[in-house]
Amino acid sequence: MTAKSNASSSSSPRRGRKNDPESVQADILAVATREFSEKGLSGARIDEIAEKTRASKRMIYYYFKDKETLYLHTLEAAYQKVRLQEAELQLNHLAPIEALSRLVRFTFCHHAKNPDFIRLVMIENIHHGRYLAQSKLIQSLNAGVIDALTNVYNRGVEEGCFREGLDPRELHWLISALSFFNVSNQHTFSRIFDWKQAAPENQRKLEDHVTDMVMRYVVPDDAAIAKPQIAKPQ
Amino acid sequence: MTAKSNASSSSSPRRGRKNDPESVQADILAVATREFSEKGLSGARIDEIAEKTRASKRMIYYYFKDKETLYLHTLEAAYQKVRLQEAELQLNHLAPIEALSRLVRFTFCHHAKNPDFIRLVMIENIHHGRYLAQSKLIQSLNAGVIDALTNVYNRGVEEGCFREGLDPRELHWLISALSFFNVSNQHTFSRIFDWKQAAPENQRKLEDHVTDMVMRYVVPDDAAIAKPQIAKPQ
DNA sequence: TCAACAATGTACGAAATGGTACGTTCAGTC
DNA sequence: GACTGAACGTACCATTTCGTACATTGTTGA
Repeated sequence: MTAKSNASSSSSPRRGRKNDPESVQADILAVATREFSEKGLSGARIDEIAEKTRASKRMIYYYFKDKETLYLHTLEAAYQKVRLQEAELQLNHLAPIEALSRLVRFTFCHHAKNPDFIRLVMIENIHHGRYLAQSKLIQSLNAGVIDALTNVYNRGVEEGCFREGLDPRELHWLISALSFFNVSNQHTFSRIFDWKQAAPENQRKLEDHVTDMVMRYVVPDDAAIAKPQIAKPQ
Repeated sequence: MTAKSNASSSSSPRRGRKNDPESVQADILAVATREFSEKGLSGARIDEIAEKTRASKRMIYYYFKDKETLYLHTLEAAYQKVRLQEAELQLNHLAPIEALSRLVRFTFCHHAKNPDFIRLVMIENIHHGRYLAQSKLIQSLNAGVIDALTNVYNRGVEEGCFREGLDPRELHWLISALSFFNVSNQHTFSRIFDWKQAAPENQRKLEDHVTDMVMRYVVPDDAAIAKPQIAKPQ
């Protein structure tokens, strides 16, 4: 479902084979992603993952060695998927203001649409990022995000539509915080304040507020804040 | 440590008694808080909690019935402690701008100083807020936060230093998001972007940025943004 | 002082759970 | 067609882990 390899049963050059290791691995990974993101590393059960897979428990250990190793692969796959989607975003041809607001909206919507990923990151934080630290893959994936933002920000400063002195990494932190929290704390916030945060109209409001907040933050102190300037693409 | 009842061994009216149920319960709760916040509901082990308590496992079930019930009590105690601290904050005698910036800084610092609480809330969100929903206590605790903010905001609008049309609940959402994320995602963010987020100087920067961001968000569109206006108390 | 109940210790049970031993089938190669 | 190594199934083991039965001690009120 998540990452069905193109070398799977039907389209494989090796026709008529019954053994289909790539597809089995992908299937295990997809099920594991759901289970781990739903119940956490300690809460997920290998037996349950095995049942929901068309493979057997034996296969999980055959391909992934450990429960912890399986979890790590899950985490890596999730990050890869995210970065792949992010890479599709083309910001260079847009004016800085449009580019930034588009980036914010993209991040917000992307997180909202991928709660599994968010939950895995939450879980990883519960584990103090211990597994992420082991992964060279994930470390290498993330330079691009900051680069893109740095590019947009610098262009904005040059053109005078962004104020100077901000750190792109900290800007990314702010955007991430707002977009992440929207998913990560939806349940407690909704319940405590009796507010249907997940309702489409409230999600739309929050998306606007978050975008607005970031834009107001980067705009120069003396600039007139013109709301219609802030693009709402997609 | 967390909630040592005032009816404990030394100050109790019942002198010389060896049985000390209140203190035993408080001790269990304190240890449980550490364990659950560190490892989650499924990751924490009753046996381990028992070992770290001066009571025995038998006592845990005697006073708290279940693992899940113990977890719920832990969560309730954590929320109670937080709301107690929040109540100490006196904002009414301050000008709106000072009051709001003080509230933001307080929230930011408070979360930073209470990672156990943040982690419990993260864990509760992993469980879809299922346990929080069972607790009438927690539901009743939280009206005050919004009330205080509403008060400050309305005063600010009247005095013309805040713009109209903002929802205090959404404002609270924004403040919470930034303060929460600072703790909840510290590990993954630090590791991925190779940035010592927990370092005091970076924490100070983030506190400033978060406060600045909120203030810029509420200030009227035509207002000159004067940084020194933003108070930095404590 | 003694019954009655609260508080506590010890040992154990039953189910769940991560992981493996062992055997079988499949697919390509000579 | 026999051989080989990868892919897979079944049954099982050892340990962990939540929870409890049972016995014992402390405390209070009549």
